[in-house]
Amino acid sequence: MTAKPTMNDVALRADVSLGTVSKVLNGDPTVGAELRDRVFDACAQLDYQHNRIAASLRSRQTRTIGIIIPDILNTFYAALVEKLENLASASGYTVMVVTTGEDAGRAAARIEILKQRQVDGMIVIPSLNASEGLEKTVGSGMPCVVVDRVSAENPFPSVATDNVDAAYQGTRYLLSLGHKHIALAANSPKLWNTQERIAGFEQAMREGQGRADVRIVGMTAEEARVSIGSLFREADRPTALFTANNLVTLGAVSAQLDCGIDIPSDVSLLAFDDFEWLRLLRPAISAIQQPIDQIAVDAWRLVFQQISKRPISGQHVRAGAQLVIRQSTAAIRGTSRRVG
Amino acid sequence: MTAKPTMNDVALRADVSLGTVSKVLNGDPTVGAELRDRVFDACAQLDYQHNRIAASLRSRQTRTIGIIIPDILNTFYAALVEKLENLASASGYTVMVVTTGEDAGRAAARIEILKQRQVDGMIVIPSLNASEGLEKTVGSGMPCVVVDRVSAENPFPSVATDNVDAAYQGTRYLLSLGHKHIALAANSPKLWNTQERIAGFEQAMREGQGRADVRIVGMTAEEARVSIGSLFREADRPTALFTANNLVTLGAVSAQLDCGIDIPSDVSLLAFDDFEWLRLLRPAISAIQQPIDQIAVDAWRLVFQQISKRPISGQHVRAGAQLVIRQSTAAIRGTSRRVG
DNA sequence: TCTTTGATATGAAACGTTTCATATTTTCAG
DNA sequence: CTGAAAATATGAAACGTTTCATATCAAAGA
Repeated sequence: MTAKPTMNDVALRADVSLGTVSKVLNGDPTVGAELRDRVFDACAQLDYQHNRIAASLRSRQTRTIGIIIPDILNTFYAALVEKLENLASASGYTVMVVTTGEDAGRAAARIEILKQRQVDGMIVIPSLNASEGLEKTVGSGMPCVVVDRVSAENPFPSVATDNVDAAYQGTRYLLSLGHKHIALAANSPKLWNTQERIAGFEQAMREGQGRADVRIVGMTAEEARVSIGSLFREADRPTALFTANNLVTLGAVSAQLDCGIDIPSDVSLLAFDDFEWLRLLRPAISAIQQPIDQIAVDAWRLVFQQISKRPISGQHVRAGAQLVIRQSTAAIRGTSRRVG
Repeated sequence: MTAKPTMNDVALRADVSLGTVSKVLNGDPTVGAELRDRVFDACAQLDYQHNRIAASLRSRQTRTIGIIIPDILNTFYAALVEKLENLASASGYTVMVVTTGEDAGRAAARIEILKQRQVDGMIVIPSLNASEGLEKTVGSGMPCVVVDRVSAENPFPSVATDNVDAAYQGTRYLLSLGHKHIALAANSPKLWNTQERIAGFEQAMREGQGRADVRIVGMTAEEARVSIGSLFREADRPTALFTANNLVTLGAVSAQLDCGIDIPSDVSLLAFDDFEWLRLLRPAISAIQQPIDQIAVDAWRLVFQQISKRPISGQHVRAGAQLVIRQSTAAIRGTSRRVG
């Protein structure tokens, strides 16, 4: 008998029934101290290893959750996954991470696989174009939380930064520095979070009577670099640039180096999404910091409440962001620019 | 009958046996075209969803692999995971990602869980101090590949950058610029990859008759910032700094800003590990680029060969790195060459 | 015509747990 | 001491697949 020991072997060794072993291993209190010890001893002696696949089949729960994200190299999603993995582990869950590359078809296929694997729940960041069919592909019986990109008619509990307010506050800050002509560089208006950021920006600009300039610069840093490069080269360029997410920021910084633009004396730069490198750039980039930790905590709570069929509190969370002022944003000088 | 349809329901509907349905779904060629079509029709009509948990229990394979990494925020590991997830998915596997935070105990616990979940294989980056017991905790029956941190007595197939050579080449490059006094800032000598990088550095320095200065600066960017800060403030500071991984580079850049050191005129900086932001810094940082894609491909191949019990080719892969020269490394003034 | 062969299809027995109705023992009020 | 209730232990029946030995049937070889 070189095969792996099963619960049955443990039962034989401990001279108790199979059911008793199961109870002990699941911490059922209706088992006496004596038998419990015998079972633990037997487990140790046999080097027994619990088979969670068999357990999952019978109990109909896998203690597994699926995480669907566009791309793990984006620090925002990576940070989210890191935090979620910790939270899940702490509750005895294991995560299955799946990336979509912003491809709706691939997202649907991956979600299908996660369902076949009987995940207990899902935490999903919808891909471009995919938020429509999400209810169909995820299925209404599946505990699910939508994160970051929340559409108006999203049927699932959701968590996201309060994008409208965050963009509004950021824009007001730029206005308060005296900027009148401000551009918002956004990745794609198809994304709900981007729409919200645009809305917040436009509202603040209306109120501040500034000249709003919304530019759609594409989903990748490289596309953004090109688009923002031509923006920088326009004769009548804005005095401040607000980048709507971290990839766009990357493109903006790159474009700035390409064009020999000086920040902040030529253009002030404010980034949506903060991450470590922003404070190491020279000048360090001012940023709107999303509350990633809180988003992760709420996302986990919402999916866990659904899994354990508990009443769900706060179905639609909007977390407040924070403005971190560094060196890339400066008050505009006089009426016309001068480079010091 | 509101419960999910099972294979049995499909069999009833298609008027075939249970075994036949299983065969069809697994692409067994010994089933006739007529029945196959009936089965597919029935699946579609019932909206049948394959239960991979049950399949796994019986077939004793889960088509799941565990990925054990120290930290998903480190872009090196994130890139590895991204690539591995794609490779695995393409072969019908799903990944379970688990982070250790460089904690050997946590690593062991997570590995235990992955074993309980019956993963078919593991790809592991050993945590600090943990490479010793790896064989014990992973178990010798488990298909496993060790990545990035490969100890001398590592019993598993392995893939890593050729660290000795990479560090050697990088150091020779710095020497070729005329630097005599060069520091290597390394995170921890307990890490095998760091040891190798130190070895390559020292060998090149011996050959070049330079003054080698190996500094252990700690595992986090913040620790590195402090250590490198004091290095920069030493009267007799080196003219070139080689940072041994991306976190240390982060600390070095931060320290440089703290101290008002100019790169490259005061100190040349060469980074081990390349990533997007390095080319956006001013000056853009020269770097040793690890062949992440190739590492991932080999890691997947090695674990997959073990899983499918195929002969394993190239048990211990060492992948070559590439030197990317940017602006942070310059010829030393006075001594010899001038860069035009 | 009668085997033999090969191609298909079948059904029952796993896989290793959890669950639940039932059995057994213990406890304790009356 | 008795009977009921509480506490503890048991064993068989799931869970939904895959697998494998066997059955069926048509075609082919003798």
